[in-house]
Amino acid sequence: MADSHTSPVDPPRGQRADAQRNYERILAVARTVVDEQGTQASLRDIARRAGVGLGTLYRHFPTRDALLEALLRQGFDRLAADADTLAHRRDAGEALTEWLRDLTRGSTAFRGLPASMLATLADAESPLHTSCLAMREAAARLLERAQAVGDIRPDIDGTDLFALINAVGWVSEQAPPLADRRERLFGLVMDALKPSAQVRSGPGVAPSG
Amino acid sequence: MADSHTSPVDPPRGQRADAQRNYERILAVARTVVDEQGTQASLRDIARRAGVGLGTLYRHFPTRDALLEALLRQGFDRLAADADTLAHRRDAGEALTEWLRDLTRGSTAFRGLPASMLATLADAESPLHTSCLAMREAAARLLERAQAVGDIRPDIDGTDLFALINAVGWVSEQAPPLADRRERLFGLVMDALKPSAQVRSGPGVAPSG
DNA sequence: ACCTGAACACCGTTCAAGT
DNA sequence: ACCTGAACACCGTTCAAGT
Repeated sequence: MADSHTSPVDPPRGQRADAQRNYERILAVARTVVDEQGTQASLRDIARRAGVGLGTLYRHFPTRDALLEALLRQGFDRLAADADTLAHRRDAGEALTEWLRDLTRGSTAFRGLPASMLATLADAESPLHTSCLAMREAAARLLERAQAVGDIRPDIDGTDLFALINAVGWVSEQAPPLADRRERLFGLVMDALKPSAQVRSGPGVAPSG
Repeated sequence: MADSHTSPVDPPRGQRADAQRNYERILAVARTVVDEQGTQASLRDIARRAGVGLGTLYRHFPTRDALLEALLRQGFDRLAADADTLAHRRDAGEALTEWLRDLTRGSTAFRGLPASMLATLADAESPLHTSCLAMREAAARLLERAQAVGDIRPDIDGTDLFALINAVGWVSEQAPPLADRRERLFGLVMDALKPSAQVRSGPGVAPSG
């Protein structure tokens, strides 16, 4: 696992010095501005505060998602690694819960991020698509073990988990009173995943009789 | 209940004829445009297509939410009335489920609507605030009966339901593959409300031992 | 009393001109 | 190879000038 990382954000090597400096300045400023304004932050504002021309920002990050991906890569890598670690835990259900809690934290790092993440399901060209696919697959791996042990109902997949976690994150950012309920709603959703919750028929279609 | 309704949208009476006509034209066009573009539709576009000046739109609907409220009033009234009817059903749990299903339909009438509705929790000045408060209260009334009968776990309130329903609606509008899961996710959330799902401690805070 | 649209202050995105 | 910022096509919101 000791690969050749030199920087936390992996700015493309072999660039001109000014290009590399701009790349890093933009990324640093973007972290601040996105933290303030959310994923829909003004790109103009980022370029302005980074002291670069607007075209320079677009050259380094052709789309908003490309910029977001650079901001989030570290967190995604960490989450993927944690999933591998947790996959060896004795208690599969607990491992899944813990990882999903981490995913919630990750997906609420910035306001608007749950929306940006779910949008990747419909846009395979987004630079975030691959990372989010990895999250769904990591979720699926932990899920499978928990289901095998009978901790989680079987009619659920990784995309369900990804959607539900982002839904909880989204709700909690819509209004302060809802932010206070984030943990509770997370717990509610986790309860819904247990086999004990699975009444009626399987996938939610209630029998009429 | 036979009040003096003359129009489905209640345009303020006693207006000048041109004002009343503009009000109605704007509302009709807005329904189309919001249907196409969602709640974040261009107000400029609405005014343009309605053939009125931009200032005229603002005069009749000072805020975006004022326009949305006018578009949604009928549906809200209907939902409130349905809640009253369902409150007399024998099966309290079934009554709640049925009403929440209707609420889901209502809150997904337009793309972006779940977000607009939850935002009213933080903005008491929004014209949508009162209507959404009414929805939470209607949910609370049906909920109370279902809880009294033991159909629903007791650690839930009307705001939880309102948040969860809008969360499901929001998720389903984020990407086509998620739209296909709307019913399933709705069922999942409903399952989470049942007492059988309530394990661990009450409000989601897992005991450490 | 109401309507109109220009004016202002913002966007995202592209691209010709520079170094 | 990279940077810059003007240019274009949009926004939401306000408000002076009209009828």
